[in-house]
Amino acid sequence: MTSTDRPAGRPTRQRRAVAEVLESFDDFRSAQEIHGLLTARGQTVGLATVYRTLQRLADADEVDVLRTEEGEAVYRRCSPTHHHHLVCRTCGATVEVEGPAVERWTRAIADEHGYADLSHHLEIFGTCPACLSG
Amino acid sequence: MTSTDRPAGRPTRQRRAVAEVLESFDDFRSAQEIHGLLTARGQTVGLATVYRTLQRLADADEVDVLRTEEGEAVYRRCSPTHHHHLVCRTCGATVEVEGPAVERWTRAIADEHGYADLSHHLEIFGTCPACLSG
DNA sequence: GGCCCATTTGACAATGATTCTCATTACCGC
DNA sequence: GCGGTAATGAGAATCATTGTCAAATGGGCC
Ligand SMILES: [Zn+2]
Ligand SMILES: [Zn+2]
Ligand SMILES: [Zn+2]
Ligand SMILES: [Zn+2]
Repeated sequence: MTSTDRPAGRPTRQRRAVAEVLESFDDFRSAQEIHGLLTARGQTVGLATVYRTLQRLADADEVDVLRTEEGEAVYRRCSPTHHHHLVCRTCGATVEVEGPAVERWTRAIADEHGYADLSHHLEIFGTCPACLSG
Repeated sequence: MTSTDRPAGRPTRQRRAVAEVLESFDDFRSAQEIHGLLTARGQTVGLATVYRTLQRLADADEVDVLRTEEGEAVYRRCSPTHHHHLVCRTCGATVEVEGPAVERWTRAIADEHGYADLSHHLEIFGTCPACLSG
């Protein structure tokens, strides 16, 4: 019973469409890009609805959100478990990573300074093998 | 010779004022807030200039920038050496932290996936001792 | 000091992502 | 099917940030 009992909400055509398109890429995309993908697929979904749906999914931890250097929010369907991201600075290719080492480290550091009720954000940026050889 | 030879630029009244006000707080503040602080101090500096100056400082790694949950950029005068932040979610109190453990971990993970040319962002959020007892 | 000029500034417009509004529409249980 | 509520969409509104461009200014030089 980790989190199955959510307010649910109605499974509308638009929400299904967004959920589906989220499966079609594995890097981070902006709301506008996602809206574009939907349109390209012939799915008609209002931009505002795309924004609303993505926020709902983010609140439910069903997508991860992060901010580009320019401050734009980008979204990605991710594992439900805690993890971080290794992102290609060039093509966006993303790998989910995890490890007890960082988790331990952040907790230790925070304890040391008396901070409680912790959370953390960590992303690693680099150039992926494909872009390196390209 | 790590990086002392920068284009420099002119030490104008406005740039000095921004540099000074950056010393007056140790949490992260938005460009608009910083502009407000300047105005409060009686220093007249145009908002656009505040933005430009902060960007210049950020480019020169003399201030750290991060994004709030809402996407707003916030700035802070920081140590010139690589470090991360432990930030109070309630009052913003910020501690600079560092440790070889994470650095090692991120490098190992990236190597493992063949990513090169690395960098990373890591912030820890929590409630500081002061806010806990408050 | 005073002059020359590239740099910097500031007022204001422009941009662009995101959110709000509100009339219309689509689920869902009965 | 009906009714009522939750959801949608078109467009306006918001708001941080950036662009524009004429006016001001710092520095080097005589
Ligand atoms: Zn993720
Ligand atoms: Zn790549
Ligand atoms: Zn605090
Ligand atoms: Zn680090």
